[in-house]
Amino acid sequence: MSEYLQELNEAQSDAVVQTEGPIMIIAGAGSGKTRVLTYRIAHLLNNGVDAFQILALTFTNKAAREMKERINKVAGAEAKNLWMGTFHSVFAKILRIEADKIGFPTNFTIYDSDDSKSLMRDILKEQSLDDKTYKPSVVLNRISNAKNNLYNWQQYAHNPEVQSEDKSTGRPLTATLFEMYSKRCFNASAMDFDDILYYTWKLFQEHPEVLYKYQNKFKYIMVDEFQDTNYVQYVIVRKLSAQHENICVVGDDAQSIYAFRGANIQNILNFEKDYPELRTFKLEQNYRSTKVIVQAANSIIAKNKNQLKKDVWTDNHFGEKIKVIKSLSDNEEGNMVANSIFQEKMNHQLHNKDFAILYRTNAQSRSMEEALRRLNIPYRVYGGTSFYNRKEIKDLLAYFRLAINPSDEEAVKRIINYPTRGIGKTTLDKLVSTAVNEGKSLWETLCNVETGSTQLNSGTRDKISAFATMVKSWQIMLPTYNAYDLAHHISGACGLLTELYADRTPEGISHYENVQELLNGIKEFCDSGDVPLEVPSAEIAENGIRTLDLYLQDIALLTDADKDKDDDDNKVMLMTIHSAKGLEFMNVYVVGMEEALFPSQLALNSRTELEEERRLFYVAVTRAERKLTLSYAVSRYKWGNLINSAPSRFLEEIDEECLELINTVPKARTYNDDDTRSSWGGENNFGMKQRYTNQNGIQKKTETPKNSTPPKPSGIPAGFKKVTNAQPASNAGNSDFVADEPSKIQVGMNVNHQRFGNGQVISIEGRFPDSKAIILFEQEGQKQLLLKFAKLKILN
DNA sequence: GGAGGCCTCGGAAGG
DNA sequence: CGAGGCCTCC
Repeated sequence: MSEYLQELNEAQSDAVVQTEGPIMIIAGAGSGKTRVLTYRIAHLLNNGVDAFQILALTFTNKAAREMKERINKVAGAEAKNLWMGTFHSVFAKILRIEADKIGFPTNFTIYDSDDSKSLMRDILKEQSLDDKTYKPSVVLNRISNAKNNLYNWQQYAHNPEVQSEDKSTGRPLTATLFEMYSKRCFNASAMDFDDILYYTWKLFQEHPEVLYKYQNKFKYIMVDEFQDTNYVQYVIVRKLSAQHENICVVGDDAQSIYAFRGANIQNILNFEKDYPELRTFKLEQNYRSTKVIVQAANSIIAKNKNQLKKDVWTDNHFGEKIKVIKSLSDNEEGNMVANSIFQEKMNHQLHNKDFAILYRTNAQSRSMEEALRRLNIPYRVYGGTSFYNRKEIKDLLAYFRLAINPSDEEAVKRIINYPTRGIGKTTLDKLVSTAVNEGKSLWETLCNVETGSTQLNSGTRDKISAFATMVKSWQIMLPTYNAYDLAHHISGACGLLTELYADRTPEGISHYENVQELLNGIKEFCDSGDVPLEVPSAEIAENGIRTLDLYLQDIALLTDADKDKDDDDNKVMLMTIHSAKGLEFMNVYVVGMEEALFPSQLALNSRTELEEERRLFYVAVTRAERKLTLSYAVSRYKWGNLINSAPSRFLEEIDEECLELINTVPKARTYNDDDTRSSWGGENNFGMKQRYTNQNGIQKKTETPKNSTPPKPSGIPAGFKKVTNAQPASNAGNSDFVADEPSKIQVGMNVNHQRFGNGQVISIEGRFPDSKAIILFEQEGQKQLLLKFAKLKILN
């Protein structure tokens, strides 16, 4: 037996050597799941399996990258030949190869969620549907669910059950919107994220010869985080593995936290039914955390009814008890956590990177950041606006997208008039409407603007043609230029670089720098020999040139932290619990342990949702290696309102002997009178009667007189809140303001303007009705106003 | 055409 | 409170 097997425990090594047949690995938190997966692949390679025949699917780019690195260490160069990547990236790659079978060009665009939303917004507007009833996000969600459950728009429209659901929710036209959305994407040669999965399924379903090809290619298939797969992903994996049935899935039902977006724990249960010969391995020894933490985690998850039986244990030290700290406000909570980190660092000679602060919602990072900054503790916030989400980056990428696929409607709409080219909203609306009516792409319509049916004047037609000519010239350059040369050319030719350079404000400079950084990234892409992660280099058609379309494919499915390169890694990590999944830290602080925050207000109504919150808490607790601190505040600001909060029920659910209460002195509490919906009574450890509060005790705005300050928690000094809505003009809020006839305004008059206040007319230029007045306002200084718009009142 | 005020609304998140 | 979409005004 190979020596690497010595490094594994019995269950781990059983799972590694069982290479044939369907197997499922249920891996408890911290039980060495990634290690098993990597060694399993190494084992396959050692036993003579060709790397080209192995497919490993993950959920995140990060997970894929990490695993590839680790396999590289264990298995060496051969690892390069694996197919390893996210579901989306691997399937997108297959779809590009087989695109013609499903009627798409190989250069199809991948719409991100902003593109999808913007397209849906347009469709709703064109249909004059009220976007309150038909919220784009709600409609898109519905469509997404449909596709993830293998419905296309035709099937959706003809399913009576689905139709009656849409009727009862007041959105009977959803099917039509689904149809329009699908057709618009198709005409734009674009797929959204769900389409990548749906069309892959369709490809395999309708083209058995294609399915057969990939079935034979992938003799060994592995799926990580199996508990997070949705139905379409499951079905595709099943299809792909049907020939050899060497399928290995790894997951932990206790860590399923994405059910809200369609992940289905049921897949784990179905798996047993679909593969009667399934062999299951349980990894139950935890190598990460102390005994206290493992015991606490077990006691939490035991409260869930829905789960597979598992007994996670550890040989590690008992460790310190879990601290529970209480504070009066969110700001105080930040200070207490920051102070605690400061002291721990001092007392135990620890690094910043040994600490993580985890929270339920991103908004909670603010108070933590402020407190850390006060103590000069370096930190890094995960999530937030990512590099690729910045406007200037998306703008430039839209130009690149056009060079590759000019049918890309969302890209056209985004930049056809940025920088401005005199092709305004009205023109664009006309073009889109012609395209939709004729069932053509927007690009085709604007290329035919001279002969087509769109009614436009010749000046506008010229501007559109000039734009089209520019894009066409890039199309011609695409195959013969490397990515950097073309990207550089485009960013200059389109005028974006000049536009951004002209803005010398600090923000403007940073926009320009971001674009430069993107270009640097492309240069790196060209210089490095790196091939896209998920596909072996031998699979890529080599003409030697690393073209812009290759680059775009490489980044289209990248998101968030993928781009963030930070030279200094020694920082306290701040992130949501969701994004902490799969990570581990020596010291973990879970903050905001309060009812209606964690568990979330929206999860309080159903057992399933509450259980998902509880699994989320389980994930949070099991991130900690040595020390865990849980913290809650009795009041915090939410959307500008102060709310009272009760300690989370989850605190109560932890095995008591694991806890050490720091400053949670029992204290009497008052509740709103109308707070009677108690379904959970009794005193808890924290000396409080736990109840569901009405709106979680949000103090209703209407009950507060306008000028009174809201009650403050004692942690916040009075006068800390900045004054808003200071009105410069004396007549602000005066609804009976009546402007005088503009023609009466004369030089020298004293006038009043609703926004600018009082001023004197210095001069008037031009002839009425286009005359402009220069007015010197007392507060606002000199302004030039067009008289027909200005709404001025003459003062005596 | 574009800047800025007004209004609305708010969940966590992968690709 | 803050972000983002929409609308108004110049």
